[in-house]
Amino acid sequence: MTLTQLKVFVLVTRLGSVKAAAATLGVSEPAVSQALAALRQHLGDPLIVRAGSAMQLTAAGQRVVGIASQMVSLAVDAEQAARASTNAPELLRVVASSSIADSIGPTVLHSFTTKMANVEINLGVATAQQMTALLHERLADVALGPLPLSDTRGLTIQPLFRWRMVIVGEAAHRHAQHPHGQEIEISDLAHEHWLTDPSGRDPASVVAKMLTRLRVPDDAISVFANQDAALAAAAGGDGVVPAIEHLLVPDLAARGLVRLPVRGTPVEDMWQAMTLSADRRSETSARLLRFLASPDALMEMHRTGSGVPATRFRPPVYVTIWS
Amino acid sequence: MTLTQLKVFVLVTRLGSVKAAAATLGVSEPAVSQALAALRQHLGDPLIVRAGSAMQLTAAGQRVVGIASQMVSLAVDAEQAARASTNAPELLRVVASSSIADSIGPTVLHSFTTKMANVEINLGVATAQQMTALLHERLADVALGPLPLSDTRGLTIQPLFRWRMVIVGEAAHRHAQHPHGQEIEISDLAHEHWLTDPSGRDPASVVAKMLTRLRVPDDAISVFANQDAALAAAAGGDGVVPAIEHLLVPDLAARGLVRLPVRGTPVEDMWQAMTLSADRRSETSARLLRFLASPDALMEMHRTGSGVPATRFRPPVYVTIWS
DNA sequence: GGGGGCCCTAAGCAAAACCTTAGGAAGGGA
DNA sequence: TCCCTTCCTAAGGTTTTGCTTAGGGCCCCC
Repeated sequence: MTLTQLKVFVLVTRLGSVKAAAATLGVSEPAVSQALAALRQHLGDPLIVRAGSAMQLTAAGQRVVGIASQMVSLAVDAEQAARASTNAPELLRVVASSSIADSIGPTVLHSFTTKMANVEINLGVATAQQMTALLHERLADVALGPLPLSDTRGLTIQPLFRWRMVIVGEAAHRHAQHPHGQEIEISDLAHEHWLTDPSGRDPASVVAKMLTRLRVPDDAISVFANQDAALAAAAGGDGVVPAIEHLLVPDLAARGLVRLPVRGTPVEDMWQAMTLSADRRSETSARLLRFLASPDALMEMHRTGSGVPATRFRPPVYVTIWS
Repeated sequence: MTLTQLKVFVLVTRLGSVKAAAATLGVSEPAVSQALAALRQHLGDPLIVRAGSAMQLTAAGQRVVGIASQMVSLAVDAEQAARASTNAPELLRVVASSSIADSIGPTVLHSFTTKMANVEINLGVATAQQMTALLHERLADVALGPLPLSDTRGLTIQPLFRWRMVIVGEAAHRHAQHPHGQEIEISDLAHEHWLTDPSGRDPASVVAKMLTRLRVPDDAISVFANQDAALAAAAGGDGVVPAIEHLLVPDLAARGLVRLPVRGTPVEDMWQAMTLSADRRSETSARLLRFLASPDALMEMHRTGSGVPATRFRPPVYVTIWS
């Protein structure tokens, strides 16, 4: 019985799927399955079994998962306690949607570290569903992204940033030629090829909701490492991109791109900042949330054009920022 | 950070020594030292340092040890929870002094398993100091042995068995020749060679206390695997043995041994049964203590001459008994 | 100032953990 | 019924644990 195995079990339980747990941990699916198998053998019980499309805890599984969750949480406490006692920087683990991690995330978090002495921030990427699981299991302290579709009980959610989604294509795009002031229907784009950053795969994101509504088939969607890469591909005529308006104001034309005049766009959306409920989060997490709601932070997020470029380590870890 | 490392750290802290922790875990001293080194490096703090003859927790160590203790305890809970939910026998981990583990322990514990369905008992050997540490860290459920010298706060202690220590030597021993009714002084035996079972090394035992009072040097004490082996050596004229009176009633003479007429013997002593305080022990532990206080159990212990022979696995584990 | 006890590191080894890719089994849905 | 998703096992690799014996350093105490 190792802490890794317990963490795996807890995540599988919360996410309801081996596959999702593997994605969250950034490992292959058999790696998770095997850790689970080892724990099952050690405890002499299947713990969690398939029940139709979902997974269901056995009697033993129900008892063990609570204990395992506590142990994972205590492991985090131990590391934080050691850091706190040695004047090492406190570690704040932030997860964000791919869009945020590539745009406003690094900048605004770096700004926070300059205001707070002795804090180290670890920024990772996750979907909305993963965010809720990571927060609950204390594997992340703060999450930044769209409002999750799943149950948000036990979480504190605060508005982070209001942004507008626009549709962008190459300047030579046929839909870019419409007479001035005349809009096209979104349904006209249902058979386009769509290029997105990984957030487009997160069912909770506005982009994914739109693609689902348009019934765009999977093979007509290409996922790029970040929005910049998707825009570069669009400039080459590979398709259209759902993009964040304020990020491309400066150099849309210079890249051979135009905003397509789609009716209903820009689409307004709000990104959220999330932590555990007030009594179960750390003081520093609370402080980050307060900072994110401040005018300084808001200005910073609007000003952002080119954040610190995110270096991809193993997912979900992007980049470490420290003060 | 592994559970093994945390267990090591907790035991070193409670026992105040790397060496004692190694003995308790039944591994070499470098094994413990290395586990500690790994944890130290991982947490970036020495955690516990030598301060003269004792060891002292650092600030980080103080914070971490409490968390580590909880984690070790929860790991035990997880295993028990899994067992309970699968109708697997509940595991009761009993530690006892070497004398008890070799004599009344196996018999009386086996008797308990026949009365309680679905219980598995694991019997190990430990010194009194180790017993208190193992109970507190929930690495043992019940301890049987002499009254510990160390702090017993947080423990429930109940009389187990009143026994009498006698001194035995070969029939041809010079002190065996005294006229009938005439006693010899214990101090006359200060320069004898003493043969004991491992309990003789436990400072809390009556035997060790006596040897200390007599100032018997270490090299005049031979420790045997069990009392039977010590008696066999004594029959060969190798020395004298502090022995448990009621165990040798049947065949003292047949083995060429006699009880030496030492003034003040037999020495009365009481073995104790110990658990965590009532609200922190398992129901089965409490039930075992009640059984041990019952007339049935008392009779069993007096009747015992040849218990189930203890097979030595790796210390402190002797033998497993199940129902 | 020399022993001796205690802790630590070094070196070497076996076992377990942990990861991957490849492919088989079981269930739900078109 | 077939397909597709999801989970599992198999095989093979590297890394980490965890243990041993051997030996060096430090501190207390005689």
